[in-house]
Amino acid sequence: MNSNKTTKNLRGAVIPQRSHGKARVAAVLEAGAAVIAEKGYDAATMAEIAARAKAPIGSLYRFFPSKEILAQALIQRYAVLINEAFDSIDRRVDEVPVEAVADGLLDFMINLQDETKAMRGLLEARADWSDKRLEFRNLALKRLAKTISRYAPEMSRADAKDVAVIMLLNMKTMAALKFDKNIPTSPGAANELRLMNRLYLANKLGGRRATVGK
Amino acid sequence: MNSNKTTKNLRGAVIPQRSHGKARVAAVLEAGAAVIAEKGYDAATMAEIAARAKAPIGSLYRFFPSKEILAQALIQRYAVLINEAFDSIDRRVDEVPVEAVADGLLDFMINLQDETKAMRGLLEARADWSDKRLEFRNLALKRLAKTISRYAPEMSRADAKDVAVIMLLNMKTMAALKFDKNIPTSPGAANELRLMNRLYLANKLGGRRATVGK
Amino acid sequence: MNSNKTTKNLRGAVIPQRSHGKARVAAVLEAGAAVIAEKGYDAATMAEIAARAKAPIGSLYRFFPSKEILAQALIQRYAVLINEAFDSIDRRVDEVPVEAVADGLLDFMINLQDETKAMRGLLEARADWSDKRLEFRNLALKRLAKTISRYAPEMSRADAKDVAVIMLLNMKTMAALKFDKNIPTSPGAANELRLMNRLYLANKLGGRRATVGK
Amino acid sequence: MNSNKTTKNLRGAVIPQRSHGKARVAAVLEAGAAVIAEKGYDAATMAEIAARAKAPIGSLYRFFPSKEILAQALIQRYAVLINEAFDSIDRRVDEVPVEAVADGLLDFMINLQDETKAMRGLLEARADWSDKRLEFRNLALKRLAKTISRYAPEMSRADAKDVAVIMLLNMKTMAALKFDKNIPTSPGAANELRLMNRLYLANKLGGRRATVGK
DNA sequence: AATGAATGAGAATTCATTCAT
DNA sequence: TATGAATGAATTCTCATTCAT
Repeated sequence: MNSNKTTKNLRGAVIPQRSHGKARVAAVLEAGAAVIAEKGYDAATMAEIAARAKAPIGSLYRFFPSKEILAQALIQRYAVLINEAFDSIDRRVDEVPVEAVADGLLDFMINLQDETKAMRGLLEARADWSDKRLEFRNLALKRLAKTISRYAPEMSRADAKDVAVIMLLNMKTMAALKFDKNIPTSPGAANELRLMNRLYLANKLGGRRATVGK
Repeated sequence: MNSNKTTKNLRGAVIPQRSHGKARVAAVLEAGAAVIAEKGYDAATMAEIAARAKAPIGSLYRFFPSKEILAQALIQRYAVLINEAFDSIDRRVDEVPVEAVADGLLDFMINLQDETKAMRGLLEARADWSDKRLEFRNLALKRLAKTISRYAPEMSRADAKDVAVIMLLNMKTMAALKFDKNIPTSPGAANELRLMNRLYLANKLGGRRATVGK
Repeated sequence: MNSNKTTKNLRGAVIPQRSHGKARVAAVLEAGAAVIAEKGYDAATMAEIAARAKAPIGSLYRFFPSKEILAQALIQRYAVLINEAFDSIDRRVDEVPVEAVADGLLDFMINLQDETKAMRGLLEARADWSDKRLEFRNLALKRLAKTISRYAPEMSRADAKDVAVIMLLNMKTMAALKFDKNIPTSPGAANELRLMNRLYLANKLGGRRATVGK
Repeated sequence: MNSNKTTKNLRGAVIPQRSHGKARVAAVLEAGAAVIAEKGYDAATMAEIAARAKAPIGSLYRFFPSKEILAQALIQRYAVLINEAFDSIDRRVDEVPVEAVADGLLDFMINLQDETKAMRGLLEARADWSDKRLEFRNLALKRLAKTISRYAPEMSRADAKDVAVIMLLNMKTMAALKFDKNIPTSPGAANELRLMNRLYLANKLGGRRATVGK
C-alpha cells in the first residue's frame, strides 16, 4: 500500500523532511558563522556553508536569498547579543565598579567565541555593505558611550564617545588576540590588555570610581 | 657570463632587457600594494595588478609565480621597512625618550600609508599562509621586544614580550583607526589611543623614563 | 455522495472544496496568460503564476502537471475562442461582406488582448512543442479556409488554403503591431495593414463581393 | 630538447592555439546565431554556444563579455548586411522597377537564412535591450522609407514611413513563413505574400511604376 | 486531496594560471 | 625570454518539480 514510500524512507536515512524551518535556519546561521569565521566573508562559499549546515543549496537560498542577506542576518544576530549584554550591564551600574565592567566587556567578545569570530570575518570584508554594518557599529558605540556616561556623568558627550571608541577598539583587539591565529601573542598578553584598558579608564574617569588592579 | 642573455636579446626584442627586471618588479609590487590596499586580497585580481604596473601579465607571473607569492613578497618588503625603522630607533635609544618612541611607532604605520593599507588587506585574508606571515609577525615582535628591553633592561624577557605584543596591537589599532572606513571613530580617538599607549608604557616601565602626556 | 469531501472538511478546512476546482483552473489559466503575456514563456515562473492566481503552487501542479502542459491548456483555451469566433462568422456569411469579415478578423486578435498577448508569448517560445501547437495552427487555418470557401465557392481548395495562410499571417502581424513594443510602427500602420489585407482579398476573390475600402 | 612540447601537441590533437582571434570570433558568432535561431535567446545557453563553436567557455567570454553583448554583436552583424543590401538597392533605383525591389526585399531575408533565423530569435526576446535593438529597427525602417521615397518622391514623409512599416512587417512575415516551423503555411503561400506585397505597393505608389504581377 | 517548503540540476560569469608564439 | 590570449574550475543564484505533512 505504501511500500514505495517506505522504500524511499529507507534509502534517505532517517532525516525528517519538513517543519525544519527554525532548526534549518539556525543550522545555516551556525554554519555560516563557522565558515566565515574560518575563511572570511569573501572566501566563504555558499556551497560550503550549505554543506556544513547539511542543507541543500536551494534550501539555504530559500532562507537567505543572497550571501549578503545571510551576512546581515549574522550581524543582526550578533547585535541582539550585544544589546542584551549592555542591558545587563546597565542594570547593574550601581553595584559593579567600572573596572569590572571594563574587564567584562573585553571578555565579552571572548565568551561569544563563535559569534565573535564570524563577526570578525564579516566586518573585515570590503563589501560596500554600509547599511546593516554601519548600523551595527553605531549600536555598539552608542550603548558603550551611554554606559560610560552613567559612570562619569560629568564627562562631555564628545569625550564619552572618544572613550567609547577606544574601549570598542580594545574589545576588537581582545577578540583578535584570542581568535586570530595570525596575530602575535604571548601568554600574558590578554592580561596586559586588560591592564592597559583599566589604566586608560582610570585616567579618563578621574580615579573616582575606577581602581587600577588590586 | 651573460652569453645566454645576449643570445636572447638577439631574438627580436627591442628594449634593453636586463635591468628593467628590477624596475618591473618594483612596479608590480607597487601596483600590488595599491590594488590590495584598495580592494583587499581576495578582490584584487592579478590582471588589474599587472595592468596598473603596466606589465604584461605573463611578465608578472615570471617574477611572482602565484598570487600567494606576490603577497609574500609584499609582506617581505614591509618587513624590510619595519627593520629599517627599528634600526633607526635603536640607534637613538639614548637620545629619545620612550614616549616619543611610542608615539613614533603608532604613527609609523600611518606614515607608511599605502604599504600599511596593503598589509591590512594582506593580513586579513584568511589564506593558509603560515610561513611568511608568521615570520613577519615574529620579526616585528622581536625587534619591538628588543627595543623595549633596551629602555627597561631589568624587565624579564617574558614581560618585554608581553609589552611588545601590546604595542604591536596598538600599532595595528592605529592603522585600523586611520585606514579602515568601517571602523567606528571619533575626532579625538587617535589622540586617546596615543594617550592610552603612553599610560600603559609609563606603568610598565616604572615611570623612570617615561612621562605621561605633557 | 460527498462522504469523502465531508470527511475532509472536518479536517480543519473551511471553504467548501469541490467546485472550486473549476474556478481554480480558470484563475490559473488567467494568471498564466497574464504572466506569460508580460514576460514571455521562459521568463514566466510557475511560482508567479500560482501567486497571481492566488493558488498554492501544489494546487497548480495538480491541475497542470508541468509548465508545458499549462502552456498547452492556454493554447487550447485560445483555440476554443477562435472556434467560437468562426462559428459566429460562418453563421452570418450571407449578411456580412468579405471586407468586413477581413477587418473583423484582423481586429479579432486585438480584441482578445490578453489572450492574444499570451499566445504570442507562447508561440514564440522555441520549445519542441509540436502537438498542441500544430493542432492549434491547423484549426485556425482550416476554419479560415472554410470560411473563405464559402465566400468564394469556386476557388480551389489549395487556393483557399493559400489565402487562409496569408490572412492568418496578417492577423499575427496585426497582433504584433499592436502588442509588440519592439516592433517598428507608425500611426497609420494599422490602417495600412487593413488596406493591404483588403486589397489582397479583393484581388483573390475577384472583386465580386469584396470592395476595397470606400 | 622540446620533447615535452611535442608530447603535449600529440595529446591535444592538431588544433593550433593562438592567433585564432578572428576565426574564433567568427565561429562563436556563427554558433551563437545557430543556437539562438534554434532555441531562442532565453533558451540558448552560453555553454551550448561555446560547445558548438568548439570554444571553451572562457574563450567565449573573452570575446563577448556577456550574453547580452553577444546578442548585440549578432544584431550589429545583421545591421551591416542590411545596410549593404540597401546600398545595393539604392544604387540601382533607376534600373530596377519597384516590384522587383519589393520581391527582392521579401526574399532578402530568406537569402540571409541563418542570420535571419538568429535575428528572429534575438528580436523576439523580451529583454529590455532597447539600445542596440531599437537602433537596428530604426536603421531598417529609415533605409526602407528612404528607398520608397526615391520611388515615389511626391509621397509625404509620414506616408512613406507607413509604407515602410508595412514592407518591413511583410519582410518579417516572409522570414517567419520560411523559418518558423510553428507557422501555418502552404505551397503557394510565399508567392501569395509576394503578390499581396505588390498589390499594396501598386496601390500606394499610384501604379506609375509598379506593375502587379505579369 | 491540498499545501508550500524543500530540492538540486543548471545558468551566467570570473579569474588565477598556463603555454603557444 | 617575454607576451597576452586561452582555459576551465569554481562561484553565486534560479526555478521547475516533488513530496512530507
